[in-house]
Amino acid sequence: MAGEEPHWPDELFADLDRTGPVPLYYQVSSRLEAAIHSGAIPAGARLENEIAIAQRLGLSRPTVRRAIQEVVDKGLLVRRRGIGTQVVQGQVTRQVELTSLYEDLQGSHHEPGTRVLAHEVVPATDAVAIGLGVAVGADVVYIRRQRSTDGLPVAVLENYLPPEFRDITTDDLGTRGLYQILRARGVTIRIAKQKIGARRAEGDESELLDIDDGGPVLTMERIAFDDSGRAIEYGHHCYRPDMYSFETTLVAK
Amino acid sequence: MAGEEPHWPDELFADLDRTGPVPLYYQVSSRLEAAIHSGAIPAGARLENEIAIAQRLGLSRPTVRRAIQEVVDKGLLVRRRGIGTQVVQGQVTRQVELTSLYEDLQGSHHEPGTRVLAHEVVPATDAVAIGLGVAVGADVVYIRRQRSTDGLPVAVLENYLPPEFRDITTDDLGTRGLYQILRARGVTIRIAKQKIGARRAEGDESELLDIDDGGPVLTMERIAFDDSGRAIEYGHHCYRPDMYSFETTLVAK
DNA sequence: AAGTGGTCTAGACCACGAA
DNA sequence: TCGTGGTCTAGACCACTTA
Repeated sequence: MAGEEPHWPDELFADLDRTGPVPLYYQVSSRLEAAIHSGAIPAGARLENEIAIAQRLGLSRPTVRRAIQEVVDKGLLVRRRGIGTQVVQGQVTRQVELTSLYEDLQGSHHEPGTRVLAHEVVPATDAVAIGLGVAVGADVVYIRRQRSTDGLPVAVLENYLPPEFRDITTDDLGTRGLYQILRARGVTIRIAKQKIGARRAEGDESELLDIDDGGPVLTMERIAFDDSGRAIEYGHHCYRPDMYSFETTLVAK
Repeated sequence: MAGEEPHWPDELFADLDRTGPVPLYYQVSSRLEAAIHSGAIPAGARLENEIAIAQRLGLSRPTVRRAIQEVVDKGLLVRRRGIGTQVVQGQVTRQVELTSLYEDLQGSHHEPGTRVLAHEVVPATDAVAIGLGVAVGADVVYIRRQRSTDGLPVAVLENYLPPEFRDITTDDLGTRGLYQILRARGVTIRIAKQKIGARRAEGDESELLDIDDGGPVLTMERIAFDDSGRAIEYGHHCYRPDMYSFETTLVAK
């Protein structure tokens, strides 16, 4: 046997709830993830093999496998056939998730602010029509907002929505994130396709972001789809590059 | 029954190979993906339920489920409990994968070119030491390259590698992508954590990218880990924003 | 040879949405 | 009430790595 101790404190995975609505694999994976983040299972440590873990937890191997796979997909664990499962070395970073900027800022303990710059029904341009899957010239809801955190401007957000959302109020937009508003109406964003780039600030953007005229901005173009696979939102956003960036963890299949 | 026909041509999924090394779920998922991309299964179409598909293909339900899940994770299908599985509406875009810029450009039928600007062993700065997990001041390999496509400059790439890679030749760097070189040495990149941002071009970057002085560049900072979870590469790259952007598909859990 | 993860099976029960 | 996907079980065999 190697010198390493391939196990963790038993207490971490006791008291699994088999009656509640939370899946067992999720209970295990979230505790595993927390244990790695907290350092209770240190970087480089080896896990026990899957069968031993299953016996120890009183679960079947597929359930344990699924729990581990969740953590692997987040980039915290690495699996190698014939070897075992190890915690990744190096500091852990959070993953890009399917949330809006508003929720990102809320989560990071800052006070997000929103100023609605425009909110009206306009005819769809070519790009918008293609993005939302509507006819060119058809009515769409156009929203332009300035987003700030702790009073400092962070982003200028332009969004286009299908006309069924024309009854969203300007008040709502000023106090809640767009995705929160949509969710409250029963619309869940499931898939988003986005393109990240950079360009010079144009028009009033430099003024709105309080940066030099023609200075660099980080841009994101996004099309979001709901449960049924229908396009719900087309967005074109630009960010102050010293206030915002995109972090991602990629895991090879 | 609804008016839709929730099935696809049988031929698409005949002749599964149970003897070869290719997993059954992968054979199914890749054919399914191809059928969606080609339009053989059109946008919005509903799939049969999982049990029927399993019977039709002579597979177990978990295997079929895994195949479908692969395609769901790529953002091509949407599953809803009680409803069924549907093809997402809207045009399909490719996903960001764990490849280097060199391979990206190769895949898009352009001729990538590389000029090695620097290639030497240097002491690790604070940022590099943290990224690679080595001591500050320890030897690391520093590489700076100018990447172009069809003769036009696209990016300036700065990379730092652990000292065991000091025998990589400058010739190699000029003719192959860094990840290709690493793979040939038996090193597989498994996980990458990256941060995408924007800033003004600095120093000789505007000259190397053939853009205006102080013009915007798209930046990516990356730490890549191998099979064992060890940090292998720390990179700081900047791209001409009119020549390159990052595309991602996000799927909510 | 021994140990690991990778794949696959054939069922079971449950939660949710629609008719 | 019925059909759907979501979860879970208890095994099996295989491929790969290390010794």
